[in-house]
Amino acid sequence: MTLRLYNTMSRAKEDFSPREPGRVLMYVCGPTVYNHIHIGNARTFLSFDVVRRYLTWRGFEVSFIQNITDVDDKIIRAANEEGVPPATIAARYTEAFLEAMDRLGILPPTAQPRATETIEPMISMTERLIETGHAYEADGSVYFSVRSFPGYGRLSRRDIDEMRSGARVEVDERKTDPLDFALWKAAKPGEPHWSSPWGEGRPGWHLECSVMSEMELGTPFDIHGGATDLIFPHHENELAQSEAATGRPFVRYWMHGGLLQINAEKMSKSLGNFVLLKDVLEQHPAAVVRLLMLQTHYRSPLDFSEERLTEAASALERLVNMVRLVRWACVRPADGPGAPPDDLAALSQALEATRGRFTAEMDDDFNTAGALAVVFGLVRHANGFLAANESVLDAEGLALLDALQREVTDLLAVFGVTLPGADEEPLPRGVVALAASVAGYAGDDPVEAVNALLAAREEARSLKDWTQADAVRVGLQELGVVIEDTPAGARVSVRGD
RNA sequence: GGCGACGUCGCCAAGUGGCAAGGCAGGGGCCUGCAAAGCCCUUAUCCCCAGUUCGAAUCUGGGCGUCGCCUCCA
Repeated sequence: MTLRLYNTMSRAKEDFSPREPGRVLMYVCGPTVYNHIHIGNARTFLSFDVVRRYLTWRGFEVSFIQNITDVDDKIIRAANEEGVPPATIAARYTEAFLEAMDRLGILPPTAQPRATETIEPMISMTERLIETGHAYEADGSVYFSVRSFPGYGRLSRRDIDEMRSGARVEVDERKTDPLDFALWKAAKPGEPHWSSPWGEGRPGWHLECSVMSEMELGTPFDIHGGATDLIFPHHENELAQSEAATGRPFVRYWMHGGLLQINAEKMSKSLGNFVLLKDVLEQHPAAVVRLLMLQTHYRSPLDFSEERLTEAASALERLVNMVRLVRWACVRPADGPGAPPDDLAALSQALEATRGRFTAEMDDDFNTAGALAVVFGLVRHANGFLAANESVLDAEGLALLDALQREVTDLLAVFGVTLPGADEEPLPRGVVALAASVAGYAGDDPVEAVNALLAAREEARSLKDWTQADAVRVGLQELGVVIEDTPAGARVSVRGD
């Protein structure tokens, strides 16, 4: 099977073959640390986290590089507004970013260079570009000459001449051509600055990605990722800089994720409709956020809302419940006569087919929504098998169910989705007091307390004392512990939220 | 004005030529003392029109609608 991915450069799905067999070199543009990241940013990082996880799962060794832009106009502006040094802003939001990524379950990059730690190589690349006639100095700033690079506009499919007429390009008389962009900016008073051959200044935004990717990965590297709003001008400019400086192709596959929207509009600071990732994670587990986002293909726009989070939470419950049901079934003695051979064979076959179908979906340009559907299909099959055969299972049936539960867990791990409650959550302390008042329990152990409560409820039920039986269940429910009656007796589980 | 994307069940959404995945919500049934969970059944010919084709949600043309980029943006 071949992995295919959509390449923005060709606007088509292409067979993927990395520069070096078995190894994938990828670079994803990171954040500018001037504020907490919002969920739109998070979506992009999540999409590429899954790309990276899937490639790894598929057997590639993945080098994953992501920059952190910690010197920039927006940081300086935020610093001025707060009256603190830009470095303070950058440090604060760098830390917040790393923490948020960790909480979302994003795997750390192989390397995560900061712009401020890459100044020297950026100066070197600028010098190279001046030497080769692609850049020029003016008033202590250095600009890239767009006209010097014949392929300019290829990625974003723009025509330089058409752009000049309609576009609102920043007027700057120091530029030879309005479309030229800054490689190096002369420092204004009070701004962060570094020494350079052109005086004190700081790097332009586009430069760091060109420099870091070349340093860490070489050229051409395999996958360059970002959201669609970076295609122009950011990636177009990176491409021009890098190829002009190295004389070599820059990137083999350009991948761009769709934008997240709120109420069918782009999320943006100016519209005031942005939602911070950290605030969402206060309300919902990472798995819910991941499930929500992965139910939509990464290139499609995704409309975000509280309702959709709730729906995703329900979907996650379905996954969690399946694992719990299987776990409950597996702790019972395997002494039944066994499930019908046809049922066993069908389930076994479904299990075997799942991985191939999952892989086929993911191989098709990372179709996480299709792959998720495969997983849900297997879950339904397993639930059906269990519902029909729970009371007759033997060792073979239980082994199959266990294998199935493991497969679901493994496949979800490719999405970075771990099931809360797949491992026993601790019982709340309140059960002890409840057991003391309702079941006459005198000890101090939550597990014993719950057992005492269940025993008391069983006794009440056998006497058809429904009031007493329900008192136990309602009491536990208020503590977040749910009782479910199964063929093997009552079970409890701790439900989050 | 230029470039581009999208329009599939109540909501979300996969699906680029061959009988329309999946999730959420709703209805009916089974199970249950009640419940929870689960299972079964149940709701679409794919914005409209016209073409190409044996056959189209999938290709072409036109129309309507929504959104994005063209300026910092994930």
